[in-house]
Amino acid sequence: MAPSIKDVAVRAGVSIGTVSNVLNRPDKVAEATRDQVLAAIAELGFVRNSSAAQLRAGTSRSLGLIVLDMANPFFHDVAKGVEDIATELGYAVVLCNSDEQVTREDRYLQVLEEQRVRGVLITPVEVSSERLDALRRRGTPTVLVDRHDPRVDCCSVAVDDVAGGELAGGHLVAKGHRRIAYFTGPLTIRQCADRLQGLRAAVRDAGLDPDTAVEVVELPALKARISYEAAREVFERAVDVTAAFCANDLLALGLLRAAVSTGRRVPDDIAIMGYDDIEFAADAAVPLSSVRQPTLHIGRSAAGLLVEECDYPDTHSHQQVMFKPELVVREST
Amino acid sequence: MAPSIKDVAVRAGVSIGTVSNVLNRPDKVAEATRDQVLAAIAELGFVRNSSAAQLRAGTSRSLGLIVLDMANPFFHDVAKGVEDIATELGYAVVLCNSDEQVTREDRYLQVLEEQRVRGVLITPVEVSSERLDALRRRGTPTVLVDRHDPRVDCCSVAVDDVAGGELAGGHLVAKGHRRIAYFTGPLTIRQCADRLQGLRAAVRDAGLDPDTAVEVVELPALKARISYEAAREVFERAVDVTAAFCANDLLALGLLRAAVSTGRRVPDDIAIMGYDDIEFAADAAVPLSSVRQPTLHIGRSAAGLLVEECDYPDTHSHQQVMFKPELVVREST
DNA sequence: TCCTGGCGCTGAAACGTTTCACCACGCTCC
DNA sequence: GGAGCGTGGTGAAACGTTTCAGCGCCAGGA
Repeated sequence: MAPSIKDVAVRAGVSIGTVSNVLNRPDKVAEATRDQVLAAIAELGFVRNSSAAQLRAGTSRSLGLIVLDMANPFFHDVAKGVEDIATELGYAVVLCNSDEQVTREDRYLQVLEEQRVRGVLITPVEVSSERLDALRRRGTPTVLVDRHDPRVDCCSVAVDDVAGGELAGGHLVAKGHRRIAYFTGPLTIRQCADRLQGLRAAVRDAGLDPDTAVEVVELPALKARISYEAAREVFERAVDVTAAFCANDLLALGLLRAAVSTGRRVPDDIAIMGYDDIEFAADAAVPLSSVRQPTLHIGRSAAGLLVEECDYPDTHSHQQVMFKPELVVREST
Repeated sequence: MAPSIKDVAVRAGVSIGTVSNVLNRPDKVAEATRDQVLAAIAELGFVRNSSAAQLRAGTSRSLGLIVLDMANPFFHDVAKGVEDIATELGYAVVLCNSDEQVTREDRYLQVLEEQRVRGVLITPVEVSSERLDALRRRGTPTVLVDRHDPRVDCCSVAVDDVAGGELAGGHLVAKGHRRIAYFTGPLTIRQCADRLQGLRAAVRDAGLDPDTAVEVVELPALKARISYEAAREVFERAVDVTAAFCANDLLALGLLRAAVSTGRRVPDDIAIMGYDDIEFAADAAVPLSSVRQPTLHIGRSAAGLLVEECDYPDTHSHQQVMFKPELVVREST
């Protein structure tokens, strides 16, 4: 068995309480004693048992973060932001990947609650989760990431997708485009629908009729392969669009590939805009214009709100933070 | 405070031990009693305190996984493989991202040891880590991922990079290329050096002189932007290479961008090969030939070895697993 | 001289589980 | 009808910490 605080106490010739003090409040212990204890710790290779510590303390200094998909750079950056702030404020982060499966999300929520994490940051797979509601009911602070639920009273951090669509649309219109294709995933996904709404608003603001100026190409998934195939088909039909706005950089990359493989010049024959500004957007064959979301800030902000709620539950009031995305213009437009 | 097993016992009118049995060995308790207890649990919203459970049990059913960089698809897939197998075998996984920083790695090792994880999977930042050695010395099983350390006796899972280089080189030579550029990161990185060694071996096997047939372009980092700039420079010098093998898909993408932007046709003017077969390789403007590493299998295999060592420490014997990479031919060669 | 207060340390209780020896009961079998 | 046994349940000990009341000691003020 691993040595316990007791073994250290015996070896250093002090009481258990003193060892604990050395560990947690070193300044409360006389220097000579402290050195003895530290020597004993080093000799025995003692490592504190955090289960015991947490059991006794009744509360932990850790937060749970459940993301939809760690492969997605968006969530990766959010996680980084969360970790930064949490570490800074003295909290540890337990990172979980629900992979968009409700069962996995539920399992992780259960584990986190059993571990008595202090709070949870989550992008839920579905709009409402019984387990999540229960967790909240039992008093664990919760922050929604990239979501907002008007039903429940809690903090949330999201990005304004309508504004993002407007940004992209405004840019394309300003470049003189009058017929714009919108490549998108299922419009049941809020983000896809919001960005379309923004695009239409921008077109309308320019005095055009959204119904004729915007051609929606709805695809079954946000994958490059799918937009590649769809784009070739659209090109066949010799449509008169001069620009395409994609709900996602992956779709844009697929579109770019279709353009290159059919000999179209970008942006002269067709301008292409993506969304998310993933790492590869800047390094694509033709560097991609895109809409950047402040992912790091989302994570930092969410973690900040959660820690505030954990540390000062009395003075805390719930907030719905909404970030504005940013236009990134490169060679593809 | 959250309700404890004791509150449940009182409410259900049974003893504490019985509640514990319902939780851990439901078949050992009569159905009527079990139902009463379950009802009490539901009414009180009881959630087991895993700190207490683990403290008493003395050991946990969880593994630690420390990766270098979660943004890297390689590690993301490895993590997925680890999670799959661990879950299947009844272990939970604590995911940690060292971000290539020794201090972060050390901190996570400390936390994992305090949590008394059963075993650790790690890709260490540096070849030797005092903290890691100490962990092993104290009896925590350890598996090295994508590394091998001849100094210490433990399991490891890696990929044969020399074989990968040979695969790529052999393919390019077979396509008739006689002058091949090797775009690489610092050759102090073992993977980069091994792949070069494989490339040279393939060239030699084809009866060519590696010193004249292979032109090494060593770059300071494995980033697309850097290879883009380097490639433009190389193109300026009107070098006679007809193919380029890149130590990394990112470098290959940068090279592809340089080719496209200078009007070169791929693969007719220059053939390009990457390494890693990241998701974007298949969807690049010209789909990229690459060398695929069996990432999922690496994770699964590593987790399998670790769990075996944890569950059967007596019969377990350490193994060094070496996977072979696989050639993926697409349009860029 | 006595009192006060601060410092440094001790010892024991408490946190919420799991486990295990033990008990009560009813049944079967000679 | 008693021995033996299986079933279902009890109660207390133990896990390794943290915390806190309290104790002995010494310095300084009255």
